[in-house]
Amino acid sequence: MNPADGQARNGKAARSNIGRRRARARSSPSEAYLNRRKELIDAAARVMSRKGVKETTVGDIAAEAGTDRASIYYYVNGKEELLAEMLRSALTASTESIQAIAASPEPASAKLRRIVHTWMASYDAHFPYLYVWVYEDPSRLQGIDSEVLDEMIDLSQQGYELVREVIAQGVRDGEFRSSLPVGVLAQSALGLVAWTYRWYIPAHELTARDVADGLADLMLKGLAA
Amino acid sequence: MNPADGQARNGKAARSNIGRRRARARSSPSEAYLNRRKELIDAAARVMSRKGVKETTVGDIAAEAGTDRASIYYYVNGKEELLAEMLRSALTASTESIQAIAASPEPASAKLRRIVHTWMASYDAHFPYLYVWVYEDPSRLQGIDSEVLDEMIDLSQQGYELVREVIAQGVRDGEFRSSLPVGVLAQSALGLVAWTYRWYIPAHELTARDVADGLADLMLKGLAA
DNA sequence: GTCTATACGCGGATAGAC
DNA sequence: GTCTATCCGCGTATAGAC
Repeated sequence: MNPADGQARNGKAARSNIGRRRARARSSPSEAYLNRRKELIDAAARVMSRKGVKETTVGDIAAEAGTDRASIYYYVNGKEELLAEMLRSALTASTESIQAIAASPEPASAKLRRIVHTWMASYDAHFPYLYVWVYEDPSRLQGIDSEVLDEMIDLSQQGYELVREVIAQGVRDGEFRSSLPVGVLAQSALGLVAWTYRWYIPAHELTARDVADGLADLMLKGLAA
Repeated sequence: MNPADGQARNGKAARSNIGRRRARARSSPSEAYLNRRKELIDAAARVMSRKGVKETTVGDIAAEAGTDRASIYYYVNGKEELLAEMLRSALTASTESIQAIAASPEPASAKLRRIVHTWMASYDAHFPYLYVWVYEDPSRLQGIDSEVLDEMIDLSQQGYELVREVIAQGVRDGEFRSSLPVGVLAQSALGLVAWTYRWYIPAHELTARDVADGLADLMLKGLAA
């Protein structure tokens, strides 16, 4: 992850041998190549959501995928790329949904309920990609240095601000009331949903829908004026 | 952390040279020794709560304390001991308080409110020790292998079960109602408080008491039948 | 008590054989 | 495409001089 890790990183040119072969395979990817690549990303997500990003080694991922460390590098640049790939699509999509909800003309309570549902549905649909992200307080990944991760941090920040704005609307309209400042309420709402990373397993006793309903009830009753 | 890290670990006997000197200093500790040791633990807590346990190196801690890596080993066995020391006292005390509250004859709502207050007060008083623990999902530290950490995991589990039992009582008594199972509600209550690790700073705009009041209101109103 | 120098295992990343 | 052998920086932990 750190530029100083392992051998020196070659910017763009002066690719290593395996780097050239990777680039070639990627420029005209076979279906098998893409499938295998996705399998590796899935394996990485499973391990990372168990152990955390930094604690997960390329060797762990290889073992999970039933292959050798070295083979990983035929498909991806390294751990960082695996992480970026698994997060980008999932986080972008869910942020866009929430943006749409926040911009709608509904009352704040309805928006908040829909946001909770959207969020849980994302966790569920992309399981466990987004939980990898939840577990890593974004501020702790700073050192990783990747434009993609900066983008992820930005998306998370947007999500927080959207929720904050919805709650502020609810307070303005007299729908919500609390002794806590709006920013703290937004953190709490997000936290309530994000905390599911500690126990939620898709289709294991409870569906994401059940959970979202229950948590939204809890939050909305708690906020009610 | 891993027994395989660095050079071989000597069980008990066959101490290394620095190990012998550490043992001697510890057997009859001067006041200065204990003070310096505590300073190191504080420094470790600050860094770990910023960077995470595994990502924190002994060098980071030394830099934070304004000394050299090697000097650390005159005071403690290694990173693991620093972590264990900072957590044991804080977690033991707060679990005992919660045990007392759970055993009292009050209604569940009053108990839950007092538990939230106790928990926030602990976070505050031992800042940032307990946040280090919150951040590390106990299950991820399994590899660290230390009886002290096992004890910590056990205390956390007890905390969860106490909260769960209080909420179960509230449901039985008709005080609380939710579509979610009791275990999920207990997780959510803990999560709501634990999530403060992302933003709470002692005596920075809000006191721990203010936060606890607000969060308890939120939770109790949300659970109310 | 503290620091410089050093050992050694681990993880990241590659070369090159197959 | 995959694997064996290998390089190298980093972090832990120590020895031993001061």
